Amino acid sequence: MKLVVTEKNDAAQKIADLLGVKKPKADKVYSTPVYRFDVDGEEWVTIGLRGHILEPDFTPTMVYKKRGGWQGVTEEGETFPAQLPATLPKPPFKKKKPFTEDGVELKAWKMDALPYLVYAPIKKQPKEKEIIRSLKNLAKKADSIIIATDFDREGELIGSDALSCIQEVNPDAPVSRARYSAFTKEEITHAFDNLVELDVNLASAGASRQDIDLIWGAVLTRYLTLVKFAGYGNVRSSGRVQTPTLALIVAKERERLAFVPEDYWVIRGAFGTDPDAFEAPHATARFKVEAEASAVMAHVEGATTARVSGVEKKKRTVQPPAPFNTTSLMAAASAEGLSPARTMRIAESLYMDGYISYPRVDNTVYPSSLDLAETVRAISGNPAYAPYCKELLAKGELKATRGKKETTDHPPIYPTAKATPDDLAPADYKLYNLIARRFLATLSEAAVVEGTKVSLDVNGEPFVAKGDVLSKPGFRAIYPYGLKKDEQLPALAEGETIAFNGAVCTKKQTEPPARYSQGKLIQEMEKLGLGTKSTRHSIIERLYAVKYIVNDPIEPSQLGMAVCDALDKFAPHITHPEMTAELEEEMDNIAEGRTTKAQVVDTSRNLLSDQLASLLPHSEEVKDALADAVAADAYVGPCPKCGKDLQLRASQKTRGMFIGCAGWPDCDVTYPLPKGKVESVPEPCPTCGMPQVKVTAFRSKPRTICIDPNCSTNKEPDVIVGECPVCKEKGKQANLVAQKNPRTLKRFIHCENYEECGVGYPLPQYGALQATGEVCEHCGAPMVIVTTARGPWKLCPNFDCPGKEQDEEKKGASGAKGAVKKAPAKKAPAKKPAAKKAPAKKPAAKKDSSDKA
DNA sequence: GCAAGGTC
Repeated sequence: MKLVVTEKNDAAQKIADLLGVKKPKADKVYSTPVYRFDVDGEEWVTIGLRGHILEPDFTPTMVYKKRGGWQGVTEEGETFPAQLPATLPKPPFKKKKPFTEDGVELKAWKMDALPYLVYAPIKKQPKEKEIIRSLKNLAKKADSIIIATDFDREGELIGSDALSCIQEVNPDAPVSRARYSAFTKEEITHAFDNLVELDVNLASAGASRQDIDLIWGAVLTRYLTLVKFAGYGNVRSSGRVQTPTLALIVAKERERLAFVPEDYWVIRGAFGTDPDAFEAPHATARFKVEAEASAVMAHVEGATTARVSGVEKKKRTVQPPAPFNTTSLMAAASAEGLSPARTMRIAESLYMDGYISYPRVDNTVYPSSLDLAETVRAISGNPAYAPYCKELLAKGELKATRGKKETTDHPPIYPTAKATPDDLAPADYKLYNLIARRFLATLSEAAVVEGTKVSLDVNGEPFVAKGDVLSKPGFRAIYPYGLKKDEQLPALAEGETIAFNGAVCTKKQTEPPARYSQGKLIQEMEKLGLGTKSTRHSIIERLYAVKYIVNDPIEPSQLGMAVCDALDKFAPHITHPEMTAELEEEMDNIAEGRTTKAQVVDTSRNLLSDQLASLLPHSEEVKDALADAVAADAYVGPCPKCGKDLQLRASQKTRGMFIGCAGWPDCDVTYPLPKGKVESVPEPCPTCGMPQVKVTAFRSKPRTICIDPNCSTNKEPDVIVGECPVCKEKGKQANLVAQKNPRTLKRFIHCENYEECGVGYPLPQYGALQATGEVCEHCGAPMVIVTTARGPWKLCPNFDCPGKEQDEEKKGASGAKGAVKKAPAKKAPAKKPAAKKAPAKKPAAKKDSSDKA
């Protein structure tokens, strides 16, 4: 039996399809899918891994895993491999074990142990145990092995790791390597007819990256975390990619902080008569001196006419965009409000469901093997694209744009099947739509924009009106993303005199450089060689998770700035993208056989050792800087009782946020907070002077609220919404009242006579509430109107109302029409009357649960 | 409780 090992299940299936004469048999070994087929009477089996199946880690004894992982580097009595350089400082031991120079016996603790962690031995550990089990099971029966992982450095490493697992159970089977860069019949057949040897040096280059990342990451992360320990779950991380990325964001913020805004004045004139009225700025776009602007205003004062002194028309062609690769997709989606991480989550699921091609790709040139016309026909089933597709196909041979990057790993991202808004959840369709339209755009003609420049003269003062009109839509007809609205000027002729209706002078200020959006940051990372197409989005997510950055466009937190500054001062190597560039160079050297993994990793260890040695003596300084930063990030304002800082805090028990006084336990002032993301804002409450916070609840707009529940801005008058149906039945009269609980800030309806009848209904927590006087036709509860940013919404607050079920059914019925895929209709979750607002048109939202808030 | 890189 021939065993073929690929990097992922997908590849295993495709290779089996392409090599097997007959359709391969899908089978499973334990829980791993495999594909069996015959070639010239011999049995072949393909198995897909899940990326790396091994990962390096410090050997378990050296990093005492259970309790003291970060307490020390060795267990009692253990000997340390004697490769420590002489320059390494001897730790001040807190426990009695002696230190001996050769075959060193150590007992160092926490921070003191870090210099030894730099040199701690590393071993590959199993990561995908299930897959390894299946792989070994197959390997035992194999006569020969073909490694067919991706054709790149990590692929070679993944293949080499797989091979080491295989050789544990079958050391003698001959091994070869298939190298392919596309899943086409020719390419795959050629690769398997021309097998080569596994490139051990290339794999070793990848392995050195793994080790170096682990060592630097673990040592610096432990340093930052331990230097100011803030409880479990508060890791302050650092790494070869994430720290330089953070440094980019911090540098941008510094630029903004150093920016001195300058005043300038703009003058806009009003011209023409309705419906041909338009505005135009003075030819001097910005006046830096106010007196000059005033002089112009004086010149035009009282004028009623303007002379058209010139009309200039220019045509501009705008070329259609290049095909999408991962980076350009993330950038474009980011502009449409989908974060890179979310984009990749959605893209992965669209890919898995067969709607788009493989989403992790650098390539921006369609391969000749891709049938463009067939793809256009495939997606033309969507009525929104149908007319355009028809037009494209009628033109004859299709010609696609080409991007700058041409690789052969995968084709650029394109749609592989038709989808309509009924088939997908809204966010999924949004991304699909972007990808499908981009694909059509890459096959389209250029757009032509006709620019008109009209010069106007008012009492000798020049004004310039500019208008842009899309005169030939070209690709813009299908790809409107980022398109400016037409600015049509009325038809004017040179020498003509038109009405002048006065001018307005406005004072403005120059703006600091913009912060990075997530999309822009991804592009900048790519430019600097930080991370890969598959990891960049997760690096940014990581920076959010450890609270180094907040918001989008991205701002660094005080903590992020402090971490970046501390490392830049004492361990600058980790804060620069050059570390990656240098590593890349060394990896090339390893791959070419000019040096070895051991040499490169040892050199890197020594460098880290130096950086750590410069960091350790300044631990007090770093500790204070981090502590101050954390306090500044949490600060919301002064405590009204003791004057100390009020801080945002997380409850140990519920993990919810609340505001507490830094003077605790001496001062017991606390304030409750509503659910959602909470940030401090500098301005105090205009009504009562207490601090305010910005609250962003799930899927809502941020609101700034006063932290004092007793502030009049938080007091909602109790609203009588109707009569209690239960009490009424018993012959009593009691009102149902909507109130806000001052302790929990939660709003709900309950009966005045609640103690006896127990009637209570939940309410949406946001939006103005109104009584209607009507009762629900299903359950008799009072109907209410809640007005949010999205408009008014009438609802029955009764959670158990029988009408709810009927609504669900109706939704299902209308959604099922033409729905290809449908998730089982989710029951409205308890305590969430808001679920009722789900758009009735679409089937139950498919992926919403996967979105991290 | 660490990184970054694959992939799910």
